[in-house]
Amino acid sequence: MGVTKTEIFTDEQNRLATMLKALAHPARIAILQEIIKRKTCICGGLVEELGLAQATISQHLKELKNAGLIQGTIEGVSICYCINPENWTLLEKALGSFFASYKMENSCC
Amino acid sequence: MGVTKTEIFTDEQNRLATMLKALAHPARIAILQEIIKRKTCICGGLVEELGLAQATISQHLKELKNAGLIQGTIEGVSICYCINPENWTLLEKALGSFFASYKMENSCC
DNA sequence: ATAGTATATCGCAATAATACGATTAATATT
DNA sequence: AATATTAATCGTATTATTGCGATATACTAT
Repeated sequence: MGVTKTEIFTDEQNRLATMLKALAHPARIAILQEIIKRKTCICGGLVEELGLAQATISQHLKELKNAGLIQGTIEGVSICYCINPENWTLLEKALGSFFASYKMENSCC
Repeated sequence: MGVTKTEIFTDEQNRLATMLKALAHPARIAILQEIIKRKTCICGGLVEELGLAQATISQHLKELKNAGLIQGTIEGVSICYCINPENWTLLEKALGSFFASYKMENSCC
């Protein structure tokens, strides 16, 4: 049918998948790296930095915001986007324990 | 146009995005968790465990394999899938340093 | 050889994601 | 008030993803 069957998975699995999906695009990774590199991030700067149209960048920012990875406050005419510290740490920890749950000696093939 | 412009991003950004995309689906997260929980994983068991059709599971396994997250060896009639230790560790480290690059005090809004 | 079992692949329908030009909304400057 | 600047939203074309029934493939057991 083309639509993910979220109802058969746990909330934790769905939440992790949703946040990872927000992360799983090179433009959004680049945006996050740029936000981290500078401390104040204005959308206009990203349009020059990356080679994407303003509408496209704005859309990626919206997805990152919806996923809770970034937050923005109006700063005069422009908008200051930065990392959402709480959710960033949450995802970092969720991923940490997910990866740590695998022990090398479990490999069988 | 509907196709990701990989050429304007670094190889590192594209690689990370590709692996994260493979991870960014609740079914594939569930599959990986199940592979980790048991130590030997047979596709048939997954069909019963998750509520998805055999064709769908097989497709998800293929994506995980293409991304290098799992590997499979023929084990008689069935196939034994397990984590690919090298790539698992690579992704774990790449994500680790990505998340660690953000320092709380960088928050401005 | 035949039948059974396990997994992959094909083909399709439905939906989601990507990108961008054009437009709109909101604030700043003159 | 008129104009410029910044970012969001709309509409749309293109492509990718998800899911599954049907079929194909490959190995086992009888």
